[in-house]
Order: sequence, then structure tokens, then C-alpha cells
Amino acid sequence: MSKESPGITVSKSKDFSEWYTQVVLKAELADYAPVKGLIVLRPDGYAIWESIRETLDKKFKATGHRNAFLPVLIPESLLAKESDHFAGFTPEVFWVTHSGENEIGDKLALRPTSETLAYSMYSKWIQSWRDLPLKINFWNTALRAEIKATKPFLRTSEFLWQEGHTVHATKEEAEKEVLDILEIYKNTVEQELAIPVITGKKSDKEKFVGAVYTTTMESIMPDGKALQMGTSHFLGQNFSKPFEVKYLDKNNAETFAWQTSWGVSWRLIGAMIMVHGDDKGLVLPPRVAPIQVVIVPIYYNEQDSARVNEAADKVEKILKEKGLRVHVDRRDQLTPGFKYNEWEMRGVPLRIEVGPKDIDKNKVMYATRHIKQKLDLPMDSISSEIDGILQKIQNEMFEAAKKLFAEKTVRTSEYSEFRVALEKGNFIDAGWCGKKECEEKIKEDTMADIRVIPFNAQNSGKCVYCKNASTTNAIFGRAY
RNA sequence: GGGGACGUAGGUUAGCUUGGUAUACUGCCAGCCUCGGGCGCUGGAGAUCAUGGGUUCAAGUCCCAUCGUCCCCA
Repeated sequence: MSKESPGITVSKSKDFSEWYTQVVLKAELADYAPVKGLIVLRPDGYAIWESIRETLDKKFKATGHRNAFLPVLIPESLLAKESDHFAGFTPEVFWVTHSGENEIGDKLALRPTSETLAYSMYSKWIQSWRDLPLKINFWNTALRAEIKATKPFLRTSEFLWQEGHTVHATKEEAEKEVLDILEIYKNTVEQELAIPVITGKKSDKEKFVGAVYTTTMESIMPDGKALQMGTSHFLGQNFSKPFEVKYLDKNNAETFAWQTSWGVSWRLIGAMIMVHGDDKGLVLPPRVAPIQVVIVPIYYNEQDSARVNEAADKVEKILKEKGLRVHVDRRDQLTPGFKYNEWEMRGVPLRIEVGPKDIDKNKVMYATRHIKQKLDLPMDSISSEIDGILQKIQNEMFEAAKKLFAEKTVRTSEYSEFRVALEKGNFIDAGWCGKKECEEKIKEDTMADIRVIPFNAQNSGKCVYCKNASTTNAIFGRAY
């Protein structure tokens, strides 16, 4: 492996894993931390997270949610209060056992997720039906020990995410919340990150421990592996009972509340890298790119330098007035060619070149990142056309990703075909009888599990494994 | 759970078999350069050789232990 070259040295199709690592490091999104399984998010990576966060935050607030913050330490006694939930997480919990030299009796977990802590507070805050619904979101990190198979953004021992925790008076209202949130997730991922997803329910085997059911959005990566992009859980009264999240209803009757929880993480950044990147590096959708347009001035002498820089300033001003994130690369010790390659590796969706020849013709050149093309743009048209150009890039990236998704989804009712298609790296859309045994057998056999039972699933009639009548089709895949 | 690779300058590394205070490229700094696809030239700074112990006149190199990282397969 050569990390020496400033560019990406392997092709995406030949060595996907190495390609991914190089893009993350060389595009300066993240770097490895001194502790195994942890990464440091660098400014470009963080800017992408901020962009996702701002979009979601607006949508959460528009639908009546408020932000709050919880501490990172959770006492074992509290974490263990809902036993299924505890059993599900305990293998990957980090424990704080000492304060200074003193051992802590009730040892403290670094939060793997905050249900227990949040709901112990909620039980104090909620007394009346008038206190409901309670809809709070937390932007924080979660810690889950990943000892083997770590990968930046996809599997790390600490990750940035948001977790929403809501409480409702009725089952119906809580179930609506679960779906409303999933819809917000889907829209955000498709419109901002240009990644198509399929939404639906998890099987009982794959649902969040402690939930009544889990809804999810899933996508497929170019290497054929499935990636869970976000989940929204209906918790029923599974937590409200042990944690006594209850209220007096209008008839003065004490009632256990209905709850939801939901989250997306910086895993979305990993998905975006994998779906859109190419052999030259990162490719960012304009809507989340930290730099949407980079301007490269080109000149050979003092005389040109003055007028070229002046023209570059003018273009920058036009773009900034449009509210775009723009950067002029004024480093004069580097050649234009070097700069082109560098900005391409870093994924900037649009590059504008301004040189003496362009100024003579009162135009600029622009090059798009997602597909290789270089076109003229008259100086006077920049302001009116730039939004359209960026929107076109965003659309074309989404269309290309949708095409990939469609190509990698195979419908079959034959188990032999199922295995072949899976081996080639596909989602398999196949009938399922609804029994856990078939799901487990398939997993043993092929390493694939049920990623999602789509909301709009068809029913092909018989289970792909046992051949008995199917209750629904499900999407099978090998997951990250 | 199983297997593999590895730790020497910011990055990538040579040197280890056969012990004698470390090599190059890249990046970085300064100065030049007609710089439109990873230009070229000159000079310079940069290394407790992962950590601890042992053998030896002498350890990056040999021995023991520890720590850590990455990758692949289930």
C-alpha cells in the first residue's frame, strides 16, 4: 500500500477497502486517533457533519422537537433496568470503574445509547397528560467498543449521532412519530446526500433490543454490502413500565406512556464516500460540500497576475453573493494542474478556472467533479446559471446512485439464484415465510440477513428457503 | 472467533540475515521559475529507530517481555 503519493493509488473497483481508507485519510475527512477504533474528525469531515446536522435540526424543530443534552456516564444499575436492552448492549459497553484511586461501587457505563438515562429523567418530568407529547433530541456521541473490524465512520468505538427520545399519550401518536421521523431521515439522505434508500421494518431478529419494532432505511454500497443508514424505533411501553414513565390522563387514571427513539450517525458520511467516490477520490454532493466551488486563478507573470486575480475576486464575489461556499486557491507555489488534482481528490463538486485567455473572452471555464467535463461560462452568466449547474450536479449524482441501487437489487424465488446473486454483491428481494428459523438458516448458509421488510413489499407467494407460503417479501443482504 | 501484515523524520520507507549512532523519496521552510492537468532548479530544517529489560566494548539490527496499529476471512 502506498500512502506516499498525494493521490489515491488504488482503484475503487479493484481494492474497495483500501480505496475507502485512502479517501478518508487523503481527503482529510478524518484521521486515526491514538486509541484503536477511534477516529479524529478533521474540519472537512466535521463540516459535512455540520451540514447534515443543520438540515436535520431544522426539520426536527419544525416538527416540535427540542434539543437537550445528557451526561456521558450511566450507572450500571440504571442501564440494567430493562433487561433485554442491557443484555443486547453489554458486550460492547465501556466501563468506568475508578475515580482516581478509588473503585466505584456502582460502576459507570460510557453511554452506548441513552434510553435508560433519558427515561429515568422523563419519569420525573412527566406527570400529567398536559406534559405530553415530550419530544426531545440529543446531539451527542455514543460509545460501543469495537475491538475487531473497525472502519472510519462505519465501525468506530465512539461515533457522533443524534438520538431522539419521545413520549406520547397514545400508541397511535407514538407510531406516527416513528414514521414521521423515518420520512425526515429518508428525505434528508436522498436530497442532501443523494443516496437512495429503501425504508421498512426490521425483522424481530434484527430489531433494536428493547423495541417493539424497528423501522429502518437501508442502502447498498458499491461493493455489494448493505448499510443501515438510520433507524426509528417504536418502544411501546417496554421502557415506560420499568422506568415508570407514566402520567395522569384526563380521567385521573395513572397510565404508562408510549415511547419512540431514533437516530442517525456519521455513518451517513461513510455511505456518501462509498456511493459517490471514484478512482480520483472523494465526490461530494453540492448540498453538503464544505467548499462548493473552488476558483483556480492561472497566470504566468506579474502583469497577468494582477488582472487574473482581479477577475477571480470578481467571480468569488458573485458566488458569495449567491450564498455559496466558495474558495479561491491563491497558493502561487503550486501549478494549476496540481491544484486540479488536489481539489478533485477532496471532492469539490465544481471548479472554475480563470486565466488570461478567459479574461480576453470575458468568460471562465468550469469543470464538474462527478463527470469529467470542462465547459465555458460567460462572465455575465455566472450569477444566473450557477445555481442551475450545482442543482444539475446534485440531481445527476442522485440519479447515478439510484441506477446503481436498482442494478444491485435482484428479485428471485429460487434459493440457488439467491446465493449466486448474493455472491455477486446484491440486495435480494425474495419471499419469506416470517419464521425466524428460515432467517437463521439463510444467515448460517450465506452470511446474509434480512436488512429490511419494505413498507411497500410485494409477496411472491413462497418462502425462498422453506418453500412454504410467504407472508411478505424481504430484502436480504450482507451487512457492514 | 480465525488468519495475515506491521511499528525507523509529518507521510512512505532502506538498513536487520552477517551488531560499529541511519538511506532515499515525498512533504515542510527560504529563494528562483511563461506555472492552462500532479513542472523544473538551488539551498535548508527535520529521527529519544513503539516501550521496557537483557546479551555485548558497542544494539535500529541479536534475545525476552509489553504496548499499539492496519488488513482479510467467518
